[in-house]
Amino acid sequence: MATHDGSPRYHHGNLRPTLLSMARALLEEGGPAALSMREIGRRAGVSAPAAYHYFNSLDAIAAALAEQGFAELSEGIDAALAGPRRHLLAGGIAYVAFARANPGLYRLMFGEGFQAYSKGNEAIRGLRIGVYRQMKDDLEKRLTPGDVPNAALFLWSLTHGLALLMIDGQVEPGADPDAKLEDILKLAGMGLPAAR
Amino acid sequence: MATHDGSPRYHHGNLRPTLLSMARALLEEGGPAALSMREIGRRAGVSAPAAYHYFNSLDAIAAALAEQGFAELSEGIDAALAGPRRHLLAGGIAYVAFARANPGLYRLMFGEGFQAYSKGNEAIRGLRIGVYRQMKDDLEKRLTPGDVPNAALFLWSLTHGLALLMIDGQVEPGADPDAKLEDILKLAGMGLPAAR
DNA sequence: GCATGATTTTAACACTGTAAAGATTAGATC
DNA sequence: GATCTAATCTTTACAGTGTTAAAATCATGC
Repeated sequence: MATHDGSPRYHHGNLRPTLLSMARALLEEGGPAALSMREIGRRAGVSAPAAYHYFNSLDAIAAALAEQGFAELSEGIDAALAGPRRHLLAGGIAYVAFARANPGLYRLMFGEGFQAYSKGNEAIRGLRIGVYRQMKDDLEKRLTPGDVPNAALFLWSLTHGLALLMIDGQVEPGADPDAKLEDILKLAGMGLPAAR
Repeated sequence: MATHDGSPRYHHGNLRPTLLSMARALLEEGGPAALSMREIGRRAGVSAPAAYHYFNSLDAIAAALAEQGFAELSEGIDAALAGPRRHLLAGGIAYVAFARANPGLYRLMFGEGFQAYSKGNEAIRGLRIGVYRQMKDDLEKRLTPGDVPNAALFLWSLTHGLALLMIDGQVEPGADPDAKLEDILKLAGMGLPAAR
């Protein structure tokens, strides 16, 4: 195509990151099911097979996005735990905040909707385990050692479940979600309220 | 095709339930992404468009399956709560047990992977809310009224998250899953263990 | 026995992921 | 600067998908 002005040239020059960026936009627009090789290429101004120079499959793109997601999630938790006024629930709050800010990406990271994962993508499973390990590492500074594994799984289940329910719109609207989030996480520290 | 022996005739005679049954098998074999109109028809011994006489779309089949799932889940929880030795956690245990027994179906019920849901399928959202209401109804017999909404969301988040982590194979294997499940749910009653 | 309506089929369209083969171009080497 | 090479991208093609439209088949009531 045209080459003299600013219009697209044969060599894109920056295709790989562009593809990932377009894919990520698509992901947040329509969820994991909206990811499409042809649409990603279209948005990058490139024909679909061009993407295959950088990714073996659509699943490979999904895996790369998931990897990004896990890195960002981990950073977010770390930052929350390193900040001032760090308390037991700061990590949980950061966790759910990430999911709410990146719902499509979060679903991709933990969904099975994609072949990559049902086919037993061990890399993704490992990245997920990293989340658990991060929680465990923090709890080890706070609890007696024997309590840590179950406490970590407890916290992970709670935050994971709450994150999904929130991004699925299952938490009654009207209430301030941030306040709700804190209320629920506080229950993790105290346990269910006493019977009447 | 042949009509004199037991081989398939033109009129299947029992197609709608057969389609659902085949779809459900497919769902448990390969997850929600494995659902395919053509494959469902193939397994029912019928051509794909035949299914359109009973369902408007693949999403409609998915929705019907999800409906089945919510009915079964609700029954399971009710049975657990009605049984002897009913305690606070019986419902939670039944909840996770259902998910572990029907992982594909559970993912369909709560996944976004399907257009039906991302397109804002209000029916499904309502069925999900039914789960929350069921938990709330039980807690209302146990807790002081003001505590109920948050306690129910807390319990739902925990069981939902734990169910998904378990069927995604993210809970360290080796340990007995049933024991693990009880351990985690017990923490819901007590709260996190005290700091050391 | 025949017409009607329900049920299912074949054929077709627009879309998808991906493989193969060829065109284009950037950059190194002379 | 010209040429060769390797990287990059395009066109073409294939097999699969969900779905629609039209035609074929059958069960049933009169």
